[in-house]
Amino acid sequence: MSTTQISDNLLRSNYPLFEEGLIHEIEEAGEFKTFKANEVMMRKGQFIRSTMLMLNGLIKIYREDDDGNEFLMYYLKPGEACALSMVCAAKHEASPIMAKAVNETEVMMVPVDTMSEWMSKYKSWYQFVIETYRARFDELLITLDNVAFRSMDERLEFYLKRAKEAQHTNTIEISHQEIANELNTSREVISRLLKKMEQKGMLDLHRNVIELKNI
Amino acid sequence: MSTTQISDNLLRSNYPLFEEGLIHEIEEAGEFKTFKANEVMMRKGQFIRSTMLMLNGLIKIYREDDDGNEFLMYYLKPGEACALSMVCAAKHEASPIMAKAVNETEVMMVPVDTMSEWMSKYKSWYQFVIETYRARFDELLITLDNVAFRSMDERLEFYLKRAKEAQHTNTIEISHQEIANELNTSREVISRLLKKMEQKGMLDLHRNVIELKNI
DNA sequence: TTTGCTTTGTGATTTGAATCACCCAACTTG
DNA sequence: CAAGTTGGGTGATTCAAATCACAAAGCAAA
Repeated sequence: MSTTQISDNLLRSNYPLFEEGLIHEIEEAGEFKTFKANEVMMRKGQFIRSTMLMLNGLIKIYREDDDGNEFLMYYLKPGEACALSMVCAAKHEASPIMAKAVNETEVMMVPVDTMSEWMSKYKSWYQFVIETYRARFDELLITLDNVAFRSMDERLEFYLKRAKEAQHTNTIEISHQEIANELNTSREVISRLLKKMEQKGMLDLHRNVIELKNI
Repeated sequence: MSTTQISDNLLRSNYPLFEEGLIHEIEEAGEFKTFKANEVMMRKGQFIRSTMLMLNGLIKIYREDDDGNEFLMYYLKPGEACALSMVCAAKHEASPIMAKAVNETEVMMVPVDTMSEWMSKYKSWYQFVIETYRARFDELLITLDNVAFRSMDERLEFYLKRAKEAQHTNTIEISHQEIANELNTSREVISRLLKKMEQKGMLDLHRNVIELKNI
């Protein structure tokens, strides 16, 4: 099967509401692209000329500040797109976020001019863009709630739940240090909290692996 | 001058990029509405059937959690619209936020069905919607940065700067308790930090009033 | 299997912020 | 103007989280 056929299948299965004509246009205008696991797909400050439609894999979207602090905002999965890249592409602005592939990830890159054409041409595209904005706003608000209102143990539990859900597995491969970075705290705090959760029987700890049980 | 003439003037001056036809349609479909200072314009959980185009005044947009905690996300001023209400109206979802008028505020309420029609009909409307999303995302990210990365004194300083800018004045009328609520901390913390800032000559404190000097 | 790096565990200490306790000052309402 | 109400000041204490300090375990490569 050719690459074109593969991406055609992925487009149709992940974006079932797109009209036939829109699918064709995406295939014509878009560029199929692959990222390796852990590859940084987009850096903060980078200029964006296109948006990405997720076909396969999983992405983490991070916020970074100027001092090198980072934290996880949300995941993107197949059938979704990055609202921020849409918006920044449309306004020719630098990216305010960093995107990193969790697994091997395939996307369709769509140039911005084409995107705005489709808004008036395809009802399903308009609906998709609106839904993308809504979903990202929602996730961002949930992240904000957590940072603003919740204590570290609650935030860690939410973090693990989200990881489990996004990765469809109870086996999370990650170091305590990385979790600390993504929650913008220190490694010791995470280690201690995880230990407590292990003692409560919520999970099992191994080197670089957290096995979720009752989360 | 009639109400219609007033709102026509406000629309044209605050939304100079809107085409003539669009202005007419807004006037036909929209509803002119006034809110008193401190009036809650929209509650969390409320269902939204229209979005608001700001004509006059100033609005604060808050996030609330289920335990009654609140905090300030950003201000809305004339020429702007609430991205969240756009998105929620389009998806017939409950509002995730609370909006409160700072001063007497005039808005044009625009029903959602009309909005999506205009997307394809008026280029300027499409541009406006995109810009609205971009601006709100940006502000939300800045708020998130502050909560996630900054300490209380930095956050308070940013809070005052933003208030000064939004209200075009160095005289902020607000109690320490209200600031504490909007930053989701306690009154004592704010009082102490303000006192320190007064000692540094950054501001003067009076009952219910903060006079900004070197902020 | 020895060496070295990365990851994890854990005590001790410090710190920023929250909470408690209470008083005083400034308005405002009868 | 007296009494009550709301807003503000400030010490003492508690608490969650950050930081420091160091040991041990797990893994990889020489």
